[in-house]
Amino acid sequence: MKDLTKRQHEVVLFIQDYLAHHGYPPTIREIGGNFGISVKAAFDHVKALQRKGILKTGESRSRAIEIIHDAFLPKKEGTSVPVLGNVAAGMPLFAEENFDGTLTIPNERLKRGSRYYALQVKGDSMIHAGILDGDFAVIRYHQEAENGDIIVARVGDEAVTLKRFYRENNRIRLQAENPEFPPIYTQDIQVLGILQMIIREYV
Amino acid sequence: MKDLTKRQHEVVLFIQDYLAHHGYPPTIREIGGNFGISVKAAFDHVKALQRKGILKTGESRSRAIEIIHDAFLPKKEGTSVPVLGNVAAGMPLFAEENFDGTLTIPNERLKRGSRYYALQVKGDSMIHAGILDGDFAVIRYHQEAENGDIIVARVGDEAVTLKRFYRENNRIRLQAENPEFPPIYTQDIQVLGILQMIIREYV
DNA sequence: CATTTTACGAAACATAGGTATAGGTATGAA
DNA sequence: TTCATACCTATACCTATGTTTCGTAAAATG
Repeated sequence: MKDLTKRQHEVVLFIQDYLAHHGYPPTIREIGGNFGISVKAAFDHVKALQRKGILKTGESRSRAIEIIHDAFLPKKEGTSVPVLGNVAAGMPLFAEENFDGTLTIPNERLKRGSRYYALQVKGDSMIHAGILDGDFAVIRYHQEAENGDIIVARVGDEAVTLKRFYRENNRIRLQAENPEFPPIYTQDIQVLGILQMIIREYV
Repeated sequence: MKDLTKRQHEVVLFIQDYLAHHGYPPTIREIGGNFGISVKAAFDHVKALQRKGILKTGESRSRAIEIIHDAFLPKKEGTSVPVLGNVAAGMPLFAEENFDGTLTIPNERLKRGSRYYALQVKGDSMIHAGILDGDFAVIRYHQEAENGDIIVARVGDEAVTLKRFYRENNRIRLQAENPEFPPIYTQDIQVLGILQMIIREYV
């Protein structure tokens, strides 16, 4: 982003502060009042900040200042996703019994409208992709995968597994990231989601 | 609180939703428009919600609806930690310029009273510990380390680095998790924190 | 050195949007 | 039955607030 001038920075800080205290943004006049400057001066600052991509204002809408630049956005809360057992133990998944607490995810990164869940990884089959035993895998529920995606899939009737997905001529290859685990070739799979995030905790 | 009617509840939900999407509250007319009712009808609902202690509105101030009742306030389940540049680029760290946004962390896992920050990992030196280039490392600020901890340290005057910590007879060994990187032996280090969590995002 | 950007003021303009008046129906309690 | 509240329409009022016009002056930029 273009750099802000001192004054412009002060204005953003005021807007943030006002927002935090009131739950809604200030008017142009309130901004001006705060700095003891004219309406026009305040208006100019807001427009400048808008040009620089910090704010967005509704055209002719009152009190419609929206901070859009990440660095000035208020800290957002997280979204809770259910932890549904683990991959490897396989089995029910999505069954109620299989509920294992929740995990809060920074929701800046999550797409609205998608369903997410988490699984705890068991085993070393993805170790070369930096996915270790015990890691939490945050999965976006989705039925289709593209080559190279790391996905959660049900293979046949039993196992639920986390592998890299490749569609080949007339079969699907599920590739582990560990030479000790041979690829699985199959047609009978159901994609249960795509890996979005890995969260690992150290003691 | 007095119970809300179905309609009133819908109105609060709409206001919450609007707020989440725009960063500022709706006008009375926008509320009315959403439900296909008249301005006055919407106005009445807002006033009713105000009487019941859910909202507060500025007298004659446009778009000045503030949700004040706890149950309808957005709940924050995460803690924001600042992302302070990356490990490898090294350098100031903790300097203001070095601010790179925030990351929200599930606060179930964080100890109260500790200070946390995050760094983005650069390079492959910890690849065998499942820490990849680009991962976010959440660090608990702490000045002492124990053998085997993965820590952030400043070595000498320059480099800030993420390594495994071992105290040996009369020196300290900072061990990478990649055979291509030889261990660093030194006495002149400052521990800047202990790795608590790794967060990796896929696309 | 010319030009653009920043920073500000006074006043006027246009309208978005809070508020009020004057109604209506429906429900449930006193 | 009467009163209160929820819920609604339609129209009007009025002022808070975004925007523009016409200026000045300094600082940054090329």
